[in-house]
Amino acid sequence: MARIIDEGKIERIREATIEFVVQNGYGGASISSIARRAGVAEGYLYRFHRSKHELVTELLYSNIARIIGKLELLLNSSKSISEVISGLIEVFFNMANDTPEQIKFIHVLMHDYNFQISDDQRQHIKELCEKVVQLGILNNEISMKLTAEEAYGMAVIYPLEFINLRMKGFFGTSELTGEDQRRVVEFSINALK
Amino acid sequence: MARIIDEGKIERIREATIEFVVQNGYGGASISSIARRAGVAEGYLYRFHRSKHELVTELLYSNIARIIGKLELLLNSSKSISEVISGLIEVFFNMANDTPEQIKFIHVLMHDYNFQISDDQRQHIKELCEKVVQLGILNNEISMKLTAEEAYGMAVIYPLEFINLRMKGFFGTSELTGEDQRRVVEFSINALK
Amino acid sequence: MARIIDEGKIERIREATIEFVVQNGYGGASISSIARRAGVAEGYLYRFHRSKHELVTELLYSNIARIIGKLELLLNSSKSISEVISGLIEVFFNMANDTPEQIKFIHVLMHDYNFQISDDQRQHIKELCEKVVQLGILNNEISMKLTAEEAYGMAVIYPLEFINLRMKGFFGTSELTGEDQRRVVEFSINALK
Amino acid sequence: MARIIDEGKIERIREATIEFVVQNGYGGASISSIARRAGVAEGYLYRFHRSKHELVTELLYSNIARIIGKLELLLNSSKSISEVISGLIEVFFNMANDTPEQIKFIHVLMHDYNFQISDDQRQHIKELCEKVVQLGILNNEISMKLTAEEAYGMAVIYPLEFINLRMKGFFGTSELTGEDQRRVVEFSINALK
DNA sequence: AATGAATGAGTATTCATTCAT
DNA sequence: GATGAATGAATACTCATTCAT
Repeated sequence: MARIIDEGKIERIREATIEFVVQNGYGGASISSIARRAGVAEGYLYRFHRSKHELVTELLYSNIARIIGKLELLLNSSKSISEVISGLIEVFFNMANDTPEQIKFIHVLMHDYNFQISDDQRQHIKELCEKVVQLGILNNEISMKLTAEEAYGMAVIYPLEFINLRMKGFFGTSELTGEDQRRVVEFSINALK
Repeated sequence: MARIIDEGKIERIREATIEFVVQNGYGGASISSIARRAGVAEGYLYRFHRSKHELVTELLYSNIARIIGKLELLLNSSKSISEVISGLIEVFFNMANDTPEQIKFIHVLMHDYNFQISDDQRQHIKELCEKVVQLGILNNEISMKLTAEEAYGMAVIYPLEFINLRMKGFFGTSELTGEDQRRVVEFSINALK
Repeated sequence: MARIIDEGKIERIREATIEFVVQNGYGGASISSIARRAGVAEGYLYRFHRSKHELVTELLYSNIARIIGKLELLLNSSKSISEVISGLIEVFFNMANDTPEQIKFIHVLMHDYNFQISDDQRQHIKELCEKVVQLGILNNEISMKLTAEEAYGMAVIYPLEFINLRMKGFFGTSELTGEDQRRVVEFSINALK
Repeated sequence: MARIIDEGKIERIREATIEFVVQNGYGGASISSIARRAGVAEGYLYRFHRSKHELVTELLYSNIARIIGKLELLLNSSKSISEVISGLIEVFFNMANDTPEQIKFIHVLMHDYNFQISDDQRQHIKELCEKVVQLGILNNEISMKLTAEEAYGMAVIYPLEFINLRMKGFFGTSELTGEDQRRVVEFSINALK
């Protein structure tokens, strides 16, 4: 009967969790602060997840799944590896501008020792990267020696790290422009050629 | 007349700290676990550092300082940006092979919310990156538009992330070969051209 | 819908805190001993106070405030300084007989280096003592040279110290009788004349 | 062979101990701070005393013994209780002016739950107070009802508390004058009459 | 169903004491 | 004798989790 209310609460929990994890890391995101921000009782967080770790893990998986989905779409609709890479980097930059919390969230947890991408997702990512490489080889865009790992490193890790480096303002500014995006794409494609 | 300070203990504390931080992150490296592993009383950790944070910070700074030192040497003795980059990447690969814990340690703390590189070191890194770029421009190796940030991203962040990706065995293997090193150098230089 | 706060627990914490502070001093009243005695989890002590110091401070301030309140009432309703002093000493003796822990508690913390009466309360006490002196001068009960400090020493400190000396059984007995009270009043008033 | 050096060290330990106990209380006077201030190794403190508690206790006893000695002298050479009381209060005021640390030291430990005057000393004090009272009664200076405890309260406790109240600056100033001394004597004697 | 009162295992840190030198 | 390196039990405090209501 209270479906609508519940969904609102769950959504608020999700948002609050991401917000605090991004701001203070996993360790700094306490159940009580999340519950308070979400306007929900602490105990309520345990109705849908057995632990804080599970709550965060689920959020991480669904966020990664969304990106994997986009990469899959991109891959199916692209004629060249350059198209895939520039598309993927566009996805990252759009996320960074539209929902910066999300991309920071993934970045934080990718580097947190309490978390690991699930084996399924890892396998999935691996396969997609292999397909990306095959597309590049078929198209003669890249050398036959390019590995899926290298493609992943340049097309996923490097852009993510660049974006986070920038957002942290390590070199002064923290804005991300279209020109930045263009150059990240250029570097990434140049590197893999 | 009193006992002589047991340098072995101090060294064991250092090693145990790095080991646990690498394995479980800063939060997962408890004083009691470090002391137990080092074969030392808990209180002894406080003889040389005022807090756990200070202990880890000191270890981090000295590790980073060593790398900065090597980059500086490299920069002074190099005739081209390619030389600098391949030299730096060699440093990282050597660390990964000789003292893998060290490079993992830096990587973990670079991404931990409890830590930040000191302002001094950040500034120092920034200046070195600017010099690297100037060298490249003088030599006509790279476009004049290249920024220090981009050089940092490609010559430092990307190699570090690649090495850690590999060491975590994300794509199956976890060995690092000379061929890997050669290709990381190639990608990095290609990207910046 | 959640459990209702158990006021009994809070009261037991208060009592246990006072009991241990009285018996062993502030330093000897450990959180774990207080919690054990109160039949409460250690963490529960932090639900209402941010620290052990704050817990004890609050208890101290409220106890002192109660005494200040009584002195104020006394002052407003008294026609002579003798009336004020005998009233105040009666308050102390009543406390000593009815709730001896309370008066011991104040006495202990008055002399503990971790505690100080708040500036507000000190100022308040000072002002009340000044009024007491003025009343005495107006009534020609005391010499014009009497200071607020002297009044405080004789009407507050001396009785408190006497009561504590007795309760500790320094001279053998530890009971406090009406005759004792009468004599303390007599001494105090005689002294100030 | 090293007697002189030793005596110097022991004296410095005594001084440092008193200094820190007075400044920070017993709990705040750490062995390491005392040793550092005394220019002595920590372990050295255990050569003459089995524990920190014993070290402080011994200092307390010897300080109290000195005062008891003076009271005894006073009692033997005095013809009236007034003489004894004014002499004793003079002792306290002189200590407060000449060696304020000593009188503060006694005051701190008198109120610290870790310490108690030894049974011997307590008994001794009791007997002296009884003699004082007898002297007063013989001389017709005081009522026959005066107890040793009351004499102690007025001639020892009250002056000590007054002096400490003043030295803490509770009422503003923290100087002690001859006039103060005269008035304390006056109050004390008036009270007991 | 939802709350938040209550728990307690776990944490970093302190410091009197010991003992090898 | 004298040192101070090394110990470890004890402390205040935190926070994910449980469960009575």
